[in-house]
Amino acid sequence: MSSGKMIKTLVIHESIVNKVQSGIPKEELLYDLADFFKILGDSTRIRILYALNISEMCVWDLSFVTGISRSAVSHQLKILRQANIVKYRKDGKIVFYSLSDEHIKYFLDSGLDHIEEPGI
Amino acid sequence: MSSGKMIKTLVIHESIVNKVQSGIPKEELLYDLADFFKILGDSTRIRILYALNISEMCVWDLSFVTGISRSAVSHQLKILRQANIVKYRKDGKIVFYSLSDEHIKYFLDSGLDHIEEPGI
DNA sequence: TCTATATGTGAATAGATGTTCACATATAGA
DNA sequence: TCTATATGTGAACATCTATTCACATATAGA
Repeated sequence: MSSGKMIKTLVIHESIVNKVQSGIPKEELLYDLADFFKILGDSTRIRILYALNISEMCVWDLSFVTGISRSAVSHQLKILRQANIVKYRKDGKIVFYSLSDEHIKYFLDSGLDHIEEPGI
Repeated sequence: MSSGKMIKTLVIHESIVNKVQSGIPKEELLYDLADFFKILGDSTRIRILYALNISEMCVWDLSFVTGISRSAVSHQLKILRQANIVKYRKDGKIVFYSLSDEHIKYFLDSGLDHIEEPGI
């Protein structure tokens, strides 16, 4: 039974592997998912987002409430903009940033629920 | 009005700042949130989690379906274990990993919905 | 046009993190 | 006990990334 032995060295539970292989999201989707979570996975950006979850804010005030330098805030806002997580509007010299849609709000709130829940 | 000028250098929109300062989650919570998202923000761990979202799996098979070395899978499973995102059961030499609770499942599914949605 | 204010950004640095390699541990079966 | 199999892990290395600094851009008002 050499062929059986060769398969055994690749896979232990063949039925599980088959089931998972056909159900797992596509490679590209997985990268997009990781990229999305990666953007939320930084304490600076999280602080910015939870501030914007309360109200739109300009860069200057955002820097003040988060305690992060204006330059750093600006750099991070660029990343959040490029990921379509925040949008902005200009009013003279002032640029107001806000969460791009309700989906993001919902996601941030879900995150809070998850962390605050004692089970995990 | 020198005092007014000094305030202006710190804060531009005082009422917004006050509102946000009182509503933003506590510092410690923000760090926990960032840490949680950070763990999801890695393509290796995401691949593992979406595989486990379909079925519990042993390390060997997990390595096969994800195409990640067994050592790397083991390292990442340790991180996921410590964050209580996965749990495990032993059956002889084999260790089966699975998602720790329904909340994690729900989160992964929400992530998929978010990415697949054309709006963002 | 000139100045002050608000925001944006490139380059460099420092710190964090994932993978590999080699080896350790644990269990089942002979 | 000895071997084969399955999993776990420490150290080193390479890569990625966030911040700072200096400066650029943009707008409003004098």
